[in-house]
Amino acid sequence: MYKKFQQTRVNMKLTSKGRYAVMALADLAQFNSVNPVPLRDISLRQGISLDFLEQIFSKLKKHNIVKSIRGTNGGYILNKEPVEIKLANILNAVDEKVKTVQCKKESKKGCNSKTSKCITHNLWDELEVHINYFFEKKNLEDLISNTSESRN
Amino acid sequence: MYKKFQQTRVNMKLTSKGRYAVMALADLAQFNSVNPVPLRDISLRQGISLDFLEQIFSKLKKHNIVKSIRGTNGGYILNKEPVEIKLANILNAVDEKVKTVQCKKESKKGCNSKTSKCITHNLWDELEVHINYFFEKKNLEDLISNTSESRN
DNA sequence: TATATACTTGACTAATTTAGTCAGGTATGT
DNA sequence: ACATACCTGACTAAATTAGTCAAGTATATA
Repeated sequence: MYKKFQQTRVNMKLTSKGRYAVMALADLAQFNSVNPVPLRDISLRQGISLDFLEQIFSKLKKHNIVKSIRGTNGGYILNKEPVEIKLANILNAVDEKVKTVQCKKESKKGCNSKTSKCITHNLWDELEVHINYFFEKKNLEDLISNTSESRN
Repeated sequence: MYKKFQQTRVNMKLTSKGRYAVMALADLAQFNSVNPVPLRDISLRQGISLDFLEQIFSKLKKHNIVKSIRGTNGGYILNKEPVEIKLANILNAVDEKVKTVQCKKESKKGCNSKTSKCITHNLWDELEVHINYFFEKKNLEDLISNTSESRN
């Protein structure tokens, strides 16, 4: 008899969806002229399934990162300057939240530090801060102007 | 007809196995007296399945992070001083390598930067460095001496 | 106004991974 | 001798990922 999964997974996702979102927006930023860019173009250039792109852009639009123009010769354009679009915004939009789970069952037992259970509590907090700092720091402009390394 | 999964997942794992390994070793470091600590004790204190702990400690032992003492009153002890055991070592031992995949099919097509495909290439590299730096910096001693925040 | 083009929505699913369990061992101290 | 501890590997339910598929709706241009 197998137990059900405990709620133990670490919520630190960075999967294809997030990476594709960043890739696609970087592509969009590069071709961000007066004309809107159709998803089909991005799909071909980046090798990402059109259907998957549509899912992703639907979320990006809801978060006001891009706006869409319908009809023939329509497509997507950035809703802000590349420098204003942080990677944190992008990943957040597609549900790739970087968030570490501290305790095994924090909602049930709380994190009572009288046992040694939560010795790693601070650690995961710090890690979360550390990673989020990276994504807060970077924006789309950083990506397209390929200034390689920079401030750290 | 569904296509097979592309090799697209990001290899940035930090799951229960890694977290448990860190928790267990932090526990071990705290109770690291002359006597070896049996896994059963850690299991009870940290609420981790004994069977799962055995899997984890088997790997930790192979990587010389702990050593085992068999027989009655046996158990595990750290093989080095806590300050010498970096979190990077621990996570590496249990196969939780922090490593981001740069390109979709780097082995097949290579990363030819004439297209805009690899615009995010550097990004994931930098992220990998950024995260690994965190784990290289932290050691077990940092965890048990609860000096909260510190150098960043 | 017809129609092609483009976006929109949501249900669906194979492949993969995670988080363990289970079973049967082997070694060692008292 | 035997209890206690470690050791090994096969196994699997649940969850997630990475999309596919289908059926739309909106809009620009001819």
